[in-house]
Amino acid sequence: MSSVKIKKKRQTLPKEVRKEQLIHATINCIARHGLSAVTMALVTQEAGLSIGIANLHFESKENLLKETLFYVTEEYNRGQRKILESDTFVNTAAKIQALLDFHFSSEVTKETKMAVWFAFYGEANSRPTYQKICSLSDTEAAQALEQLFALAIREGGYANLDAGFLATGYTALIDGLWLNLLLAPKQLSRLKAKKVAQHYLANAFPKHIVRQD
Amino acid sequence: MSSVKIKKKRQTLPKEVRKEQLIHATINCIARHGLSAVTMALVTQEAGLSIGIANLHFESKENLLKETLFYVTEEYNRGQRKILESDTFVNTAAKIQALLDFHFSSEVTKETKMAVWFAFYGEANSRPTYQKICSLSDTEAAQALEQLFALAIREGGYANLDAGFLATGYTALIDGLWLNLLLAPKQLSRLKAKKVAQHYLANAFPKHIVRQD
DNA sequence: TATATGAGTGAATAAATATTCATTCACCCC
DNA sequence: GGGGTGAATGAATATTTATTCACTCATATA
Repeated sequence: MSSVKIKKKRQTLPKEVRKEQLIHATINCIARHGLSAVTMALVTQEAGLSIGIANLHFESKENLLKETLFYVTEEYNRGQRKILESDTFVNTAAKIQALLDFHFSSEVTKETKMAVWFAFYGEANSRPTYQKICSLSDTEAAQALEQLFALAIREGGYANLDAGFLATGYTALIDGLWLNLLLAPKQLSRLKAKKVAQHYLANAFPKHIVRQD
Repeated sequence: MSSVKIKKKRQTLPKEVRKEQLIHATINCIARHGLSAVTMALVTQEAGLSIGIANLHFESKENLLKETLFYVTEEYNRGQRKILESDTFVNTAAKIQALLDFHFSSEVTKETKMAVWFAFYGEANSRPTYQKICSLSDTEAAQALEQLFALAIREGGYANLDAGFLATGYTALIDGLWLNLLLAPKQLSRLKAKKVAQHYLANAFPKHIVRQD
């Protein structure tokens, strides 16, 4: 085996570009090696840069990880918010359906993304910094989801349904399905997971969402 | 502050007792500090023993963590299996209800236990050893749950219901509710979580399970 | 009570890894 | 082309942490 070390020419790029590049490298490292096996050497190597650069741009490893979590969280929230706040859908049913499509889109259910999610969730309980980043966005989203469900309940005249209750259930269901997709993708496909969630919604809002078997 | 170091008398105990003691200390450390911040010093200190003892009984840190995961997993599985395999329930409905009660019992939803769960889940994707321990038990349980649901479907003559489908949904739902209980216990109580799950079952098996509002 | 056994200890060591910073050099401006 | 700026490098250093093992001593047995 001939391992010739090819010396890349050094390149100067704006701080923002480098930071994003390093965040992507961190995401990949977490997905491949797990959060507790991530080292600065691993991340910078994955980015094809030198060992010192992560501290140059992020000051510390702790900070790099924090910003990585924030990046992934924000990306997800932007996507969800865009749907929840949009008023271009023909009706409530279309909006709910769009949300479901988003939750099981290939972008959101990409293995690396989900791996980062759950890596940080696993640590969030004992790390106030992580917990804050996670829960802040969750609360906001839960509220908006509840409003949407409340609207559907009024429209459909569904009796005995509590919007907050349903929102909690739906959120928990998709979290659990994502976890299952991550840990046992062989046993649960993205399509089947989506059907399970759709079934939940169809049960709650039969006039809005149809079961799709 | 007077910090007097009280030297405990050294005690000799059987290997099995010490191992269990160390596993409990590990569980506490994971819950309090997170998996990636667990050190041998922390664990042995938590157990009130000397630094060298963990390697004496477990050979390596890796092994200690593996056995801790196995311990927690087995404890849970024993409880669930006991219900699923029992034939002392008056009917299918009672068995399903017992399962639900178990899943939201204070024993299962204890914060330390759930913290350990999700800490390992977060790493399982990149650690075949963890993944094996987790998925082995999951598969077994899923099968048994599916059988139970299939029985309920036959009994109730519920049309258009797929047992595997429902079992996947129920499992995902309780996983998601647990995660929510762990990360935001202020916003979701154990009781409310249980109601959400009960609602799911009542929807699927109306003749067996009643909604409890 | 004497002796043997092996569990327990913790200082010392080895290994892993975050961080620093003197130096290099790419890029821009004049 | 020359010079200034600051991004990038990576060897060196500091720190953290797993592991070792020579020694101690509790307990069982004769």
